[in-house]
Amino acid sequence: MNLTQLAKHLNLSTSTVSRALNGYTDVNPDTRQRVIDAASALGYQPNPLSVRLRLGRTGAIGVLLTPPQRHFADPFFLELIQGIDDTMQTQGLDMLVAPIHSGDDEIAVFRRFVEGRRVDGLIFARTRSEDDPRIAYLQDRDFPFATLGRSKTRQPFAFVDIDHGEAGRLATARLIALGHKRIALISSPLSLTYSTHRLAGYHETLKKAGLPQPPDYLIETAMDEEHGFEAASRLLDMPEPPTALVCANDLMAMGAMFALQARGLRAGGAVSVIGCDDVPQGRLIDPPLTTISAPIRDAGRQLGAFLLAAMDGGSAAELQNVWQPTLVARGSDGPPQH
Amino acid sequence: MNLTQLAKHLNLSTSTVSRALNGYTDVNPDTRQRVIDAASALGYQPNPLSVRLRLGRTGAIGVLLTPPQRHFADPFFLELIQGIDDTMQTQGLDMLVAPIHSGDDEIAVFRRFVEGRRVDGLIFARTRSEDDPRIAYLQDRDFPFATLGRSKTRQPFAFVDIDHGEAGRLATARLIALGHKRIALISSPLSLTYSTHRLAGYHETLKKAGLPQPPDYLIETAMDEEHGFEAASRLLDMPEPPTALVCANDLMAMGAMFALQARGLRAGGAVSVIGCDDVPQGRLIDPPLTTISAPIRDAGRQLGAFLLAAMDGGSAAELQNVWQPTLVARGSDGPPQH
DNA sequence: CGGACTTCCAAAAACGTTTTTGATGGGACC
DNA sequence: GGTCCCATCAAAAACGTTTTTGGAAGTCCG
Repeated sequence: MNLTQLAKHLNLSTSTVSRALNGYTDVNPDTRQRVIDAASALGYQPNPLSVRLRLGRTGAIGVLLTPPQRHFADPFFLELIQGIDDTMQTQGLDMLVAPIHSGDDEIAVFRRFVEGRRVDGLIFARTRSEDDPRIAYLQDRDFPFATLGRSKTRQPFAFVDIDHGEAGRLATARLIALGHKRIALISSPLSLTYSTHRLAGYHETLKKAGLPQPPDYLIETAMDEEHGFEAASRLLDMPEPPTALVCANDLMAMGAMFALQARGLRAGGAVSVIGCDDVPQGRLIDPPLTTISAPIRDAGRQLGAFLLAAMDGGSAAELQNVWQPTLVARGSDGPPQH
Repeated sequence: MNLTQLAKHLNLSTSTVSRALNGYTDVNPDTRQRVIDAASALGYQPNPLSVRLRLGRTGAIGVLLTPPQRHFADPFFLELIQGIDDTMQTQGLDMLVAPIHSGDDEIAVFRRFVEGRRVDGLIFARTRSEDDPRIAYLQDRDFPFATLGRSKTRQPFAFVDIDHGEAGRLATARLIALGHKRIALISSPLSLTYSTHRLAGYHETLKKAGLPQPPDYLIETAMDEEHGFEAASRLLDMPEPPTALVCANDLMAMGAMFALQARGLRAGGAVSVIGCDDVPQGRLIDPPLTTISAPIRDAGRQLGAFLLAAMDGGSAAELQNVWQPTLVARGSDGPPQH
């Protein structure tokens, strides 16, 4: 059942039927009703392929995911996807998802989507602090996009971010309040924007409290359990080890707790550990993980809305927002032991 | 740069250019080369919108996800998505992803995709044992699909599955070998096909060993940590509690371990716990979780291939495969204590 | 009563392909 | 020299919409 058949059935022209359905004013109300009734009676649905060709829009947006090394298991992405989909649903847009594997040529994937005209807009996460080639590529061709995370660029672009500076402050301040004086940071790669913000919040809070910041108390490493384990091991084996560890995400924090266990220590006792992300498993480990929680799904929803606005020609400078994280106190931190 | 412009530039007709590019035989080899050179020189890429309309294919498949209750955090889905995308990439097909939330009208989402002609084929997981309305709906309209999981239907359909019967046997046999005699099963809802298989494997193995199967050693509950916790609590508080718990997935197993901790017990000591899924976090908890691992990404890859075959009119009866799980022995199980 | 203006609808173009059908010319063959 | 065939390309239809343009009635007004 297509428009032509429907028109024939109604003894109308296709143009009239189309305009009746699409709410144009130059069609008699009676006629319009007749069309609408017939359309729903015959189960007419416009063929999206035709509409897309005619309108020159794909009716879809792309979400490009960059999974960490081996396991693509970061629940973070699922929540993000869900949030984005929430807003796309309301607009009837499809959401294309494509994982970019670490071996792949990143820009090639972007080209496939942009130059292959497969989507009307793009979303991606984990922006780099400066010279993010993905942003440069998209800005060069004026292709609408929005990111989760900021980046230093000439031209503004649409983004949503979590205030990771605040996350760093929250975690560090919490540990200081508990009485810790030797606080280390196990950071994700500093090429990622959010790592630098986290680091800044950590430094700032330590400085304000007049606490030392020995350079070897900062370890930059990959964001998975193994590297968290290894980084914590190194810190704990120092002649003057820290009494508290701020970790860039929960996976790394769990790795750190594992390193504690291997030394017969317990998080929250001899050494405190704070993570970031609030993955569901954090509650179940022993002791349950104190962490920083951020409203990823809400952020994803807004990210979708920002992308839509950008596709509509909205001013990028106004499509920017930062969400505040909160501290979720559980059991992996506590006062230092003497 | 479209086909018409390219043709004009070459002083050829659009049909010749098209046929040259698409490998038809009735075009002079020299001409073909000329066309190919010009196309790559001018960066011509066929407009997918036009191709799709002309061919009547959307060039996309849909993956419909049914996240559990609150958190959409099951890494299982990410691995599955990744596997499916692996094969779609090779065919140049797009992958649409849509989460179906628990409040939504499930079939309505299917209708939107099928009757709205947004995709050429559909994939979904977590099939129900019998009368799965999604399968009925799709079979009724002859719409190509493939599922992760089996279901009892009149007509065969394409599926990939994990041998959950074997998973149940592996876990149960392992515990029996360790010397356990009172083994309970914390099951996911038995409306799901795979739960019934798991249960069958459990029963079968117990029976073969001549061990008792008290009905209250079987608890059917939702597949998250809280319900795992609650189910384990109930079992442990029985007058004659089990000494081993087989859990339907790792999340539930972690919940069960939490229940042990709350009673001052330790998994692998007084009570053994075995999970299923092999989520990354399982390695990090204390003790690390003994679990059943299944090649989800491989299964996803094959699922994609099966869907493509089904879309090509392949016989559903031949598009069926079951993958074998393996046991990953870690620390959450051990001989019973007396 | 004639012109201008509305109201409503139809015709046709356009989006960019693929594929069917048809045309042209040259060579082979008798 | 005519017929047939093969190789090569062009023309045109088709996919199903949306939108522009235009036209036929009807209405209003001078």
